[in-house]
Amino acid sequence: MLYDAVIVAEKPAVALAFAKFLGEGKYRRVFVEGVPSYVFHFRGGDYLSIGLTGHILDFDFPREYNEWNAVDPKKLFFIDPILVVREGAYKYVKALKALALKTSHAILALDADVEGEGIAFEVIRIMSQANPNLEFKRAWFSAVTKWDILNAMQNLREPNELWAKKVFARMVVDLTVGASFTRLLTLAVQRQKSMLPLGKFLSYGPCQTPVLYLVVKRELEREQFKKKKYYVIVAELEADGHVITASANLGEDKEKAASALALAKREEFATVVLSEASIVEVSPPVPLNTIDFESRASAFLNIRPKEALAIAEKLYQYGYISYPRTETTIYPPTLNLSQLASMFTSWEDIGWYVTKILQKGLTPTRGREDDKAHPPIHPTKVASRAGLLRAMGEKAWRVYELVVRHFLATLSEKAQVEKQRVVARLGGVELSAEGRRVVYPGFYYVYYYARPEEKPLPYLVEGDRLRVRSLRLEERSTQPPPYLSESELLALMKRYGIGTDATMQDHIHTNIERKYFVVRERRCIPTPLGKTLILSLLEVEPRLVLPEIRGKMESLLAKVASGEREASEVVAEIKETFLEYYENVAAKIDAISQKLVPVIAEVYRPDGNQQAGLFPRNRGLRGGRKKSKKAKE
DNA sequence: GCAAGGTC
Repeated sequence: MLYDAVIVAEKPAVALAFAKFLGEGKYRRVFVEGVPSYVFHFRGGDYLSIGLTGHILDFDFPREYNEWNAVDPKKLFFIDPILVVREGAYKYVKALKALALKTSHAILALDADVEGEGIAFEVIRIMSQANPNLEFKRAWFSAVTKWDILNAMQNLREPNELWAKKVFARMVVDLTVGASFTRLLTLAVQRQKSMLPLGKFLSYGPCQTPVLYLVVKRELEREQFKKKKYYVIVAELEADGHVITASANLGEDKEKAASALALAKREEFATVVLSEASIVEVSPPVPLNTIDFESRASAFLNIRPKEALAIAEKLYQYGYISYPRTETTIYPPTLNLSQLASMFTSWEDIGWYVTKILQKGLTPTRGREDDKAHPPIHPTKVASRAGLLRAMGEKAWRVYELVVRHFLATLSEKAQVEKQRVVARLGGVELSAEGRRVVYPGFYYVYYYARPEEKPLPYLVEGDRLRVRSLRLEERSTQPPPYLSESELLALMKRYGIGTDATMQDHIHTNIERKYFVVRERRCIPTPLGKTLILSLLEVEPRLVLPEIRGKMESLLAKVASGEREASEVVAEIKETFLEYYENVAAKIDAISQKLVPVIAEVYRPDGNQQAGLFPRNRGLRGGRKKSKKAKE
């Protein structure tokens, strides 16, 4: 045997970390079937570590079932998908099989989560085909640090097959459900000669579709919203050379408002009847996980979640930040926070601030989640603006800066904000004004993104007289709720358990790709196609689109992982449920596709100005849809 | 050509 053990990691960086930490810095890079691997000595033995890139195997249907036009999609519920090697993953299969013959022990150093356990059993399956006598152990580490890795090697575990079964069950049901409904919808509109371009399709998925539902739901709320007019008196009042704008809501009655204004106009001075202020403490944010990161990149930097994660991935590969896919919001005790923070004492604008918080002693904020696999996102290397700008571009710098500043914010003090309120009487109306002042910046100093705009009011006491500089009556109307922002959408997905930290941005992206919704000015706006799809499904089978659906599937699948239920039983139960939904949709599929065909034409219009059809600002969502419906009649 | 989940 060449190696005392072969270590298989989920990603190249972890394979390298095992070599570095266990080999005490001495290791040699080799290629096994083209896959970079590391050879090193550990406690008198010879080891090799190899890194995969996630899953190697996947499920697919037997070939004859992949002829869309020749197979009734319903049949997909009655066959078993088969395991296949993923595209591009064949080199890992060859490498693992070759290594299986060169050792008697394989150490499965995959991430410490169910998905890692699934990948572990893919590795077991592949390696034991080449060497049936191979023994497998699982290394369980919750951070890629020397301590955690050494500890994992000393406490090797048995692989947990139940967890892997849960993963494979999920793969099977997602494929069956997704493929059957996607084909049902796509084939139906194709039969009606829709404008759907070749290679495009209408998809359904247990994550993507509930996400679309949430976006459409907000659109419906906006449509149903009834605007109401109301009247507001706005006054500019002068106090010690300061001008404050104060207002009073006079309600919906225009005539009453006008007479109140007339009364107020007779007065030259308003009298302060209330002046109050209170200091509110604002805590710094908790350590950064993926969803929070995506949400803040969208809100603070106006960078799409998908792009933000891709940039973070690159920053990670170049060693600037830690692994960007994590649910954890608690710094592990092994992370040397002061060492990390002190990297930034060299930054020109905030260096002194970092020195100051280091001297005070660091008390990091702490969230509630710990995925036991990866620490919160934090900087791992210092970069200069000019350097990073040159190496990776402007957006990379902004993302990096956000990670750094967020990290420093979590080590900072609370901010103190004074909230002020003044009420002044003028004729019969009470005008009020609100102000805000940052009394103590605390973490706002480094985390300017979150700093509130200051609008301080002058210091006033009851009885002060304020000269009226101007007075006017404004007609305003109540506003419908805005379209969902991406950060709200991410928060909702998390609440309903739709997707994982690593995939949530994908589900948003899939909907955009399918032209189900667009993101404009950080808001998610459904297209006529997305809206029609949701409304149609809602009518025939609401259980398919309501956001609880993913959570329900997940809780059933969790019973496989816990050993309460057999995987085959759970798969059968979920398939049966969806088969019922499928029958309900299939029964109405002609009516559904008749509604879909015109809106497909609208979002895929060939006039080279597709966007115009998508953006309600230019055309109006409702106007657009009506038009195309009429055209059909 | 379908999904969602890893990862690049």
